[in-house]
Amino acid sequence: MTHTLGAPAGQPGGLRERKKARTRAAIREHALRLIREQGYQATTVEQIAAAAEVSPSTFFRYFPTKEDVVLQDDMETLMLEAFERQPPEVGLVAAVRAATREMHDAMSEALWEQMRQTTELAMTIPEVRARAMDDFARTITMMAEAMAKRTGRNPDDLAVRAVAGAIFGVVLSVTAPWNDWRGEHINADLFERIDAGLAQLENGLQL
Amino acid sequence: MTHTLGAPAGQPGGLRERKKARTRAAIREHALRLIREQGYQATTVEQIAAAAEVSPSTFFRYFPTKEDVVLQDDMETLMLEAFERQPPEVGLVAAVRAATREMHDAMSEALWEQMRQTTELAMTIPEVRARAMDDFARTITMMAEAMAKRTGRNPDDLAVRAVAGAIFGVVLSVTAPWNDWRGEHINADLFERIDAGLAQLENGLQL
DNA sequence: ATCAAAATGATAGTCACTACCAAAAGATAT
DNA sequence: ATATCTTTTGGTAGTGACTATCATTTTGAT
Repeated sequence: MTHTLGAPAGQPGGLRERKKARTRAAIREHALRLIREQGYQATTVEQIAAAAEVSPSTFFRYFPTKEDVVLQDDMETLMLEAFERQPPEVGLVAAVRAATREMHDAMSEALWEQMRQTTELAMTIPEVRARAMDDFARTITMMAEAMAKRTGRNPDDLAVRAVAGAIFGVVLSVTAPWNDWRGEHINADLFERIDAGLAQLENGLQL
Repeated sequence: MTHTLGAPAGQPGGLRERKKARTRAAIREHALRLIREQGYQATTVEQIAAAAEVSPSTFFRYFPTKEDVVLQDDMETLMLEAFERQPPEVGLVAAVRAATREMHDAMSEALWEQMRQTTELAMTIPEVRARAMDDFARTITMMAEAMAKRTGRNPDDLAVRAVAGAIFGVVLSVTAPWNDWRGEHINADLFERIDAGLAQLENGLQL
């Protein structure tokens, strides 16, 4: 019973894993390029698959829907962890604010920039935006749970949910380029906007 | 130059308009029934059209997408008007709260009940939910504009957007049945939940 | 009855996505 | 190296939402 250990399951560099990662990256890159060049609707899955030199079948094995190629996930997990790392005496909104700053500081400039671009793209394409909003909203629930734990309340507690919802709404409102919101604005630093919005919420939305 | 006035364009009861309204209602009713019975995915547009005794073509003339059959709109216009009707000295959140109450009081019990059911349905079906979220979010912008006018600020003002966003988030968080949120909760009055959430926001989210 | 406009139905086609199977390639044991 | 097993891939066929288009019917006004 020699334990082989050659190429287990997880991350290690089995040739298979490396190839899969490369394929996934290739598909995404070509997809984003084509979408930039021609627009989302005009770009078919067939085109993307052809550009990445895989079959359409393979495309759908890597990305369950065409939307998913644009959507980035993670973030929420990191955010959650950063939130739970905050000292317990600080308020809920303040804790989120601090967690956001931590993430921002930890991210390389390039990574942040890339995230900004992906976000902008996702918010611009209606179908993708709808999905993104839904995903985004689901993180409210997770945040609400973290907040409930933090304050010793029930996760179903309406008050907790309301706070999580308000934070979500503020972040969304300063992030999303719904109608106009052109040029200078969109180039203004995303982090600054989020931070300012949360600060305002923290201070009771005086207006 | 006899002004005919027989059947102008708008709402009046031209026979044509009435028939269209009936067709529209028939399609929606049969659609909702079938969806209740079989689920959203399992219900095809062809089935709905057949049940309503129209062609698939006609279905798409009345509802641009399958999702739209479930989505109710309006509301936002009424909400906007109610908001603008509030006296100027009251705060933004308080004004929204009052406007909500006005709408609730003006609506018949049956209508409110129907809205609640539609909302629940829309929030339960992933595809529809995503669309609903997006539509809902778009009303933030309109609310933000109304708020900007009210406070004499620029509609692009981040502070105004943040307030609108927070309100949106709170309403959403007490409305949407993302994960559990079963039985008793969902039957608890929707209006009460919204009002409570807004009250909390008004008081600075103390927690 | 007659005519113009509007509504409908039917047809053909595109595209996202699913189910399925057979071939190719990577990994493992002898 | 060879045989074997598993994973990944490509191909084929099909479903269903949605678009474009055109001929036919229905409705409103004269």
